Amino acid sequence: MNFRQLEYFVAVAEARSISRAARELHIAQPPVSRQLALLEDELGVCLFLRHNKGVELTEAGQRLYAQSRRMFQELRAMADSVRDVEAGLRGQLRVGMVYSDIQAAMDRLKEYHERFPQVELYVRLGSPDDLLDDLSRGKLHVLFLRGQSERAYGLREHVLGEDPLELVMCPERDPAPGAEAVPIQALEGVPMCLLRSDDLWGYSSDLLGACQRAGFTPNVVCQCYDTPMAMQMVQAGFGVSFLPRSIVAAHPGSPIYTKPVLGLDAKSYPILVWSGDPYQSGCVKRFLSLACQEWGGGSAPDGRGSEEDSG
Amino acid sequence: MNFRQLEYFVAVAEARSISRAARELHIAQPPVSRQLALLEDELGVCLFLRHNKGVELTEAGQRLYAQSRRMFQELRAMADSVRDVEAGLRGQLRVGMVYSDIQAAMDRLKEYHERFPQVELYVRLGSPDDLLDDLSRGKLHVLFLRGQSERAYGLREHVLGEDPLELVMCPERDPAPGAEAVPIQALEGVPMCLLRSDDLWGYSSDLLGACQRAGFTPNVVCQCYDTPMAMQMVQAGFGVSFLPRSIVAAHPGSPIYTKPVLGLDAKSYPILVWSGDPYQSGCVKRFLSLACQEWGGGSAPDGRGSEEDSG
DNA sequence: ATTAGATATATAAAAAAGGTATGGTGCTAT
DNA sequence: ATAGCACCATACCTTTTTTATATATCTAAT
Repeated sequence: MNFRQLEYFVAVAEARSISRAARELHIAQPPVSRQLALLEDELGVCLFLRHNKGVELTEAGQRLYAQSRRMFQELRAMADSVRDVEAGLRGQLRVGMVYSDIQAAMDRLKEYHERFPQVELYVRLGSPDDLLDDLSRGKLHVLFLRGQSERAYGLREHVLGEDPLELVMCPERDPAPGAEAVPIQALEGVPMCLLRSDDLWGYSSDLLGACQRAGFTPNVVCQCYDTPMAMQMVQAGFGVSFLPRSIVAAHPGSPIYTKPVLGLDAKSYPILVWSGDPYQSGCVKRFLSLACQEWGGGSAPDGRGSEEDSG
Repeated sequence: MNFRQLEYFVAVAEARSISRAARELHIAQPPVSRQLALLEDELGVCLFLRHNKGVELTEAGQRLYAQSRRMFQELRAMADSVRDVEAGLRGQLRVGMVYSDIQAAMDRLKEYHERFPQVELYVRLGSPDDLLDDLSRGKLHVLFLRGQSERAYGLREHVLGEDPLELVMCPERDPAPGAEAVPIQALEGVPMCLLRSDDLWGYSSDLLGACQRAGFTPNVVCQCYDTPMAMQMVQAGFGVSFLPRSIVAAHPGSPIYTKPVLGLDAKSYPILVWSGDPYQSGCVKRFLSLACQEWGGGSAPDGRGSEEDSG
């Protein structure tokens, strides 16, 4: 049983005549008779009652006709859906993000989802290490991270914006109450809850350097594994921290707030990271195309697979 | 898009290698490559990532694979169901019956339904005329009727049994109270509600002839269009009637009863009637086969299409 | 009776699929 | 480093399948 036979069969059933069907198919009549006969042989079933004035479906033929029509519809739908996957209108997009960037990532994913509602999203929260691992193994397609990602080769990145690094504190721990900004000297002796020293995000190094230059060693009372932990420590009154300003926005209703450190122009850069692998699925291409055209100001993506189609 | 192309595509997807798939298909490798390329060209989509150690499905390929598998399953199911229709395990059986035979017909239909539960039944009640019309037009497949059906050519019949014709009465109208049977003389003057004179069933003629031979003209107060109407007239006290004995069984809870007429050995024969048309659908063949083998004692069916398969 | 319209069969031409040979590419093992 | 291996793609030829042409048969209608 092959498609041609079913195709001819359906045509004959609709034309109620072999010769008429042949004319509509733009082929001669004998081939149609033959293919019909082959189909009937294979099924071991008579599909048409032949009489002089055309042919008529048997009951078995009626069933085959109904099912064949449905099958051809499904076939067309199948081809379309495959093309949709290729075009990035359908499929799966697997996204990783760090705690610091949940809000920004969500906003952007929402925008993407509104444009490509048929794409199934898969999201994962984790540390940069874990996320980069999954990226390189193909388990994730794109990551919302901070800072430079070129630690691993073969990665591409796109800067989405910038986020000033500021002092995070609760009112009781404010080193300069009432002031708009905190002078670096005011930090001497102030207990700090910074990110761990192998700081993957690179948040703390600027502050630590500034303190050294100001002539004192900062009082780091706690090294935190990740951003939300640091926030918790600040909120619990252990000390101040030094984090991207936007993070406070993700904790509404909390008494903590941020202030810049005077003269310290440190910044964190939210970036999008993806594999430099030349093959990217349609969904990823679309996503990156959207990201690089409409989000952030910075560099255009240089991954070969990210600028193919934009409609 | 070709049947063969999809077949090869699925094989390659499962073997994760073109050459391995070719070996499993017992053909050389280049044809498989070629068919794949044709399929990809037609869809305008790359389905596999080729690398040295075999191939890997792209996302579009994954979708096509999943859907193709489903489609092949449906194709097999389709072929099976078509064969089922031919075998009479599936399809439609359209049955007509007269009022007199509802009970017998139902019992037999139930038996048939238990053996062939997937067959959809269509049933119609009507006068013999109407039913025979529908039969000849192909709207019905088989009829449960009474008496001889050979009024129209090209019909086949099978006698299902016999049913004595007896006097039907309510107690107030019993012409021979207390007796087991009614002598023919006792009917002189007794009001009768017989079936109409163009009696399609042939029920009344025997009684009318017997009365004539006994030397009196029966007192027919009402001609009834059909059997249930005659029953209603009897029940309402208009008079007695002359009907198949089994009919009373179909009216449980009614005070009416039957008695034979002494010396009048009249009978009615429930028969199955069908078209002599050589083509009969599988369901009809099965039904007739069951009917002629297991129901009634009489003649075997002589329709060419009724004895093909019996398993 | 003859004609028109339908389906089936037979044979020749065309198209499609399969087979063989060959070349490129990236691992792997020597 | 290099030879060998496994894999896929391409070119070319052979075989099979499919189509077209011509012919035959049947039935209803003119």
